Amino acid sequence: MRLEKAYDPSRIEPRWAEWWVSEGLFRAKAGSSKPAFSLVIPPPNVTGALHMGHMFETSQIDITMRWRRMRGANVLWLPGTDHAGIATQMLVERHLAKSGIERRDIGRERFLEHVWDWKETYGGRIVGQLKRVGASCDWSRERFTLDPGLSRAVTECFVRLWEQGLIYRGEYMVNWDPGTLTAISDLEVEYAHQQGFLWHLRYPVEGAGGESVVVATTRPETMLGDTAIAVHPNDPRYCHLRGRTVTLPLVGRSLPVISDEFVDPEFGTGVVKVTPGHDPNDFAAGQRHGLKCVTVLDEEARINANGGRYEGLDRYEARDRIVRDLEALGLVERVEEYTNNIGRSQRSGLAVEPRVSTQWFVRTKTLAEAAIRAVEEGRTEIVPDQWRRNYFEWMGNIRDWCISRQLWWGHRIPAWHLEDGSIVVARSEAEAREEASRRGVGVAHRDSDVLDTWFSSGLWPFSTMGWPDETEDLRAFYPTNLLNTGFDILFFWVARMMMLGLAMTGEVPFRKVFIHGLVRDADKKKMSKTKGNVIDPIEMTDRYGTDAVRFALVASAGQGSDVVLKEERIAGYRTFANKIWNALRFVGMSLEKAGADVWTPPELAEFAPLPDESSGAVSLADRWIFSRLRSVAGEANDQIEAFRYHEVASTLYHFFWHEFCDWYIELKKLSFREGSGLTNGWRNMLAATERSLRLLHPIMPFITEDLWQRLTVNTPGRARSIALAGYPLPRDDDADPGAEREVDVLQRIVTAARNLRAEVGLPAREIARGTIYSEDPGVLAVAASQGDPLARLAGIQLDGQAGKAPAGHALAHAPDFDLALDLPERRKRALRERLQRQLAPLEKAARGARGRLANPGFTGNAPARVVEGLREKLADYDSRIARIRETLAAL
RNA sequence: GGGCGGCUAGCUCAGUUGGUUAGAGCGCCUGCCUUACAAGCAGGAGGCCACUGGUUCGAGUCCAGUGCCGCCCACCA
Repeated sequence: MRLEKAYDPSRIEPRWAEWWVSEGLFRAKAGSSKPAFSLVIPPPNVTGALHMGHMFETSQIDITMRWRRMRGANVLWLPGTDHAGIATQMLVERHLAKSGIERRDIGRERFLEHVWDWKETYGGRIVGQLKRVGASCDWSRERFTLDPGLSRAVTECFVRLWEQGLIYRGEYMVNWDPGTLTAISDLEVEYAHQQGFLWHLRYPVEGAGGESVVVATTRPETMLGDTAIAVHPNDPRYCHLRGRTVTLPLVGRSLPVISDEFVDPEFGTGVVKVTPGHDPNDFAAGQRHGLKCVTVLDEEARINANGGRYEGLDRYEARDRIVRDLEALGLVERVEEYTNNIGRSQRSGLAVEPRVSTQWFVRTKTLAEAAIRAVEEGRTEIVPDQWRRNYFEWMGNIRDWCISRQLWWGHRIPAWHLEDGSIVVARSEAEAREEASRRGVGVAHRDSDVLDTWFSSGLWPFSTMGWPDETEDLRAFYPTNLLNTGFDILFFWVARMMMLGLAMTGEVPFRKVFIHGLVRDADKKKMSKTKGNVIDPIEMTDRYGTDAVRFALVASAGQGSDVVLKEERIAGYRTFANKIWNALRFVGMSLEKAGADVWTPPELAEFAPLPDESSGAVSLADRWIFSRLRSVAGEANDQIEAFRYHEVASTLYHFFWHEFCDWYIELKKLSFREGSGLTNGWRNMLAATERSLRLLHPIMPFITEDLWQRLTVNTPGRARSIALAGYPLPRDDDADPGAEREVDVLQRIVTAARNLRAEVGLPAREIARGTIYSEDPGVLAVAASQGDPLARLAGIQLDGQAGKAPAGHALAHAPDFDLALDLPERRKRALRERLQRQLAPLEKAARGARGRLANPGFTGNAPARVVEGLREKLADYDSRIARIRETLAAL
């Protein structure tokens, strides 16, 4: 095998991405005897394109799923998309508008045909992108929230909730979006502060001889719908108004003065105009006091016929006109600047209009109680657990959920209006007709509303598996094991799945929820199209490779925290991929020179290297790397299991670069002999390489698949893909602490020597002779046995001497050895400054340690191992300080 | 109004139950084109862990408070 000099991900990634899908490698089997591990994808909007948030989430999920699969689980990662009611309908409307087609002109049926056409043509984009970035989903189980099966689940759920009295219909005040012309839920309203005014308006008191009362309002235009004014019952200023009436200016209506505790006497004038048709508080007050509810705005927020001469004006035009007219009448007492909190529709961006209308609601209280209990009892675990509190907080204060939307694209509410005005909720029109005829009336029409998108996504974990039928998939994979999603949809989605899942299946929908953060740009701003600061994951993937992008994402985020993404970071991980590539390139080239054309890694235990043929012993380098592989595998397994993705990234990065490449390969180079054939020493290197690739696979699937396929091409009985090979799993007896200690000493001697050489400016090629002094036989043994590595890696030839260095001999001082190099005096003197620099922190540490050891509180209370450790440490500090001083004195 | 999170090296961030001289990547400085990799190798500099107080033998870590920054929820006309 020959590898190109530099790694070019674009040459290999698309090929493997397609192969993984075409081979169906990631199909789950419902009847498998292996333990199941299941997760449903948070379904992206069908209109969407992959953004960095998806990429981040997908990377984390893919790491977990690939790891579980390699660990032998029967993994189901169920993919799919969401029909995204409002978003899709708006998008297609705009699309049609380009051809001059208007939704209302063509009617509901034709419009829906257009949406489906659009979905078939453009809707698959994000799915293709997920495949491209290697998401190891079971594509044979792909779902769409408007699929027939899922629609059936939606209907079933609606009917059951209705039958249990958990869905009701009625006239209430809802958030109305005058842009999309539908009601929206509380969650879909986004609040923002905005500079506005508080108008103080004078309403004449009737029969009081010119007396008037001043009300304060931010929305003068709604006065057209006032049906009362209100004061606080205990407000002495307004006691005399009780039982009186005032005249509504411009309209002439007579308004009663009511007393109600909802009035804050401190605010404004302490008098509130009551507009039950256009304010939630006033609506409630109106109900308490039996007030009439006058609606003065139409669905597009224009003044309607109840607004008299203002009819037809937009709400803001009406505001200006009414203020002007009131001013002309001298009824504007004053105008105050005021910051108010405006709620806007998440979709249209227009200010939401509180509006009384007939809608469908889910009664959430009991559902939420069950969902709270499930988390309290640990049936579902939320990670990181700081989100538990938010979940409880919201669930505990939940309000009923408005689920009807005045849209066309979505699940139509399974309710039929009968000719007598009553309603039948049924699983089908036939069922509805049956019920109607039982009641002896005809069916007038089906309810025209559709359901909130989140209603169907709330069923996603089980509707995708065939519910309400008792399918094999449900038996095998439900409840799902994990949900990985962002905190931004904790309430929208996670909470609804919990409520609906428990209500419909009696089971939690998932055992664990892992909540991840947001991806932000280099300035920590949220990425958004409007800000123009988005980094396109596919563009990055094309430029740097998917592996680099996903590595950068997961390595940049502590558990559950936001990612601050910089392109240079992605570029940095491309160099890591390149490093891996070149390590394999070295393996290939050196084996070729050895004359070992076979690449077959031997069948050997995961962490047990083979002995050298001539000596019968395993080389130190091999013992060491296998012991390290074992430790790293242990850490990687733990870290992935605990969703500590950034840690596994760092563990594997450090291992591969700074242990495998910097030391292991460098050491192996020393034992290279041209024409040696495939020795056990080489077999060990192949095996270590192969295990490293498997460790890295979940996090860097493409490069590892490519290299692993080349590496194992001749291995009989190997898995078809690295994705189906086992993930290295250590056993307790695999470690080789002796080898780790020896290499540690070797590394420290080499580093100390390199350091000296660099400080004194010794040319790289020049071999320096020297002596290593130590009281530790282990150190002397390494010095004696590792002559070749010391010479090649540090450019030194050492004699070993037991005991301490004679005064002034040594130039570098480690806790357990002194290193002396034969250097010209002038070079030695260059070390003075450095040695002095080393002294200060050592002396500080020694002082600290001495102080603590002199404190009986410490020696009496601290655990023995801590005290003992500190004593040893202090002895080491003192020893090094003394040795450094001696050296300094002699220089 | 209620709640949550953050503040550690120039930048972006780790730091698991309190216990060695607080780490990484990038950036920076020095020297190297050493035959896997210059997308590289070797070496180095750089930190009152936001502030104040407390608990403790011992605090980046626990507690209280303060200050900034960010976010979520909420019925303020």
